[in-house]
Amino acid sequence: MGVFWSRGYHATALPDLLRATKLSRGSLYAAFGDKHSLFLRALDRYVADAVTRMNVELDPRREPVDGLRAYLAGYVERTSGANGRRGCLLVATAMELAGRDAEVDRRIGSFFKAMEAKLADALSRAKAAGKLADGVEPSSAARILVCFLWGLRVVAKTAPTRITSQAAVDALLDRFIR
Amino acid sequence: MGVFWSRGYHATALPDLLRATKLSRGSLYAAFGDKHSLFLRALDRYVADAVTRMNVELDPRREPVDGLRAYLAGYVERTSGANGRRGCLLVATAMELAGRDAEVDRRIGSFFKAMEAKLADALSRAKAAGKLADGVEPSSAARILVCFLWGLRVVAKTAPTRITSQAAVDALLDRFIR
DNA sequence: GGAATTCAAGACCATTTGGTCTATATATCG
DNA sequence: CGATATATAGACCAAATGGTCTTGAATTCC
Repeated sequence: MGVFWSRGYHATALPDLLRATKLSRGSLYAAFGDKHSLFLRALDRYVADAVTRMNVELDPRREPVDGLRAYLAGYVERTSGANGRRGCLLVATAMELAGRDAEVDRRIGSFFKAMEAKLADALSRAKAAGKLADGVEPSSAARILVCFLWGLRVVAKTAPTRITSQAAVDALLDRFIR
Repeated sequence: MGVFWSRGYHATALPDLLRATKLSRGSLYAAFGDKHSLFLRALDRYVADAVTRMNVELDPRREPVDGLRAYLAGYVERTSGANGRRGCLLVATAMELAGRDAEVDRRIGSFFKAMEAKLADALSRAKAAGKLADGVEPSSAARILVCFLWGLRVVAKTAPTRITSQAAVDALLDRFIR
């Protein structure tokens, strides 16, 4: 996963994969069959990790505003310094392969939907608790957050400075939370 | 430019470029010297276009809120349908090449700074005119907008639906503008 | 200990990559 | 027209691509 993550699909060559998996050419093809299949496996793992994080931090039993804050804090962490410069396999894949690879499309699309739904859910629980600012609608706020967070990952490729990311996150949340 | 735009750097092969430029192999190398140099030229043109748009719509002599609305409307347009699916050369390049290509880094970084500055400027003019909601700080709002817009371009690769983009833009602006 | 299985190393393959060069045609210009 | 410059098509190149196959060494199992 790591090597696709740091280089992207096209830029990752077989030798990179051999080095990363410590497998021989033969074994790699026996185990995964294909560069493309291997990539899909990597993507699946990456998505699964992201989903896990989401489920933990945006857990319905948790206080929603805390959860939101924690979830966003994770993004700040992952967009700072070396983490930030490394980028995000999902965003990179979306830009590189979306619309040209149906398998990829499905994965990206479904994660994106899940993320938006989880955020909307947390926001609407927050709203029910009277924690949202007036006029904030959970569903559109969720979509704004999704865009914002993915954009953060893009910006972080060239400017991964924690303090400004943190400030932006705080300022945005300030607009939503009472 | 178009071919890099729709496919990305690595995925664009010489034959694609020949077809796109209608040049022969020899002439292409005589004129541009390099795939990499040609790519940089394309990127420069793309950036120049983006800067021009920015300067028109966020022109200091223009009413700032209108300018902001117009500028964001342009993004909605460019992230809808086929336009959206095509993606954004800047975002794609950031994800694909940033941190591995100094020339690219410089261009992306400087455009990003310029965009943030222009937005911050428009926002602070809006603030001076009393058009901003309480507690909105132009500089952090500008950064939020940058992230949001770039994220929109990512999301639009798989879900380029105009109405939801428009709704998200409106909802976000609603949080900033009185 | 010997047979069977697994796996690593790397030779090998066709294709494609970015890039150069030559021969030929087409303009340009005096 | 004839000479010169220009640009074309495409042969050609070395290197790298994704992918297969053979060989030989470990390991496993009986």
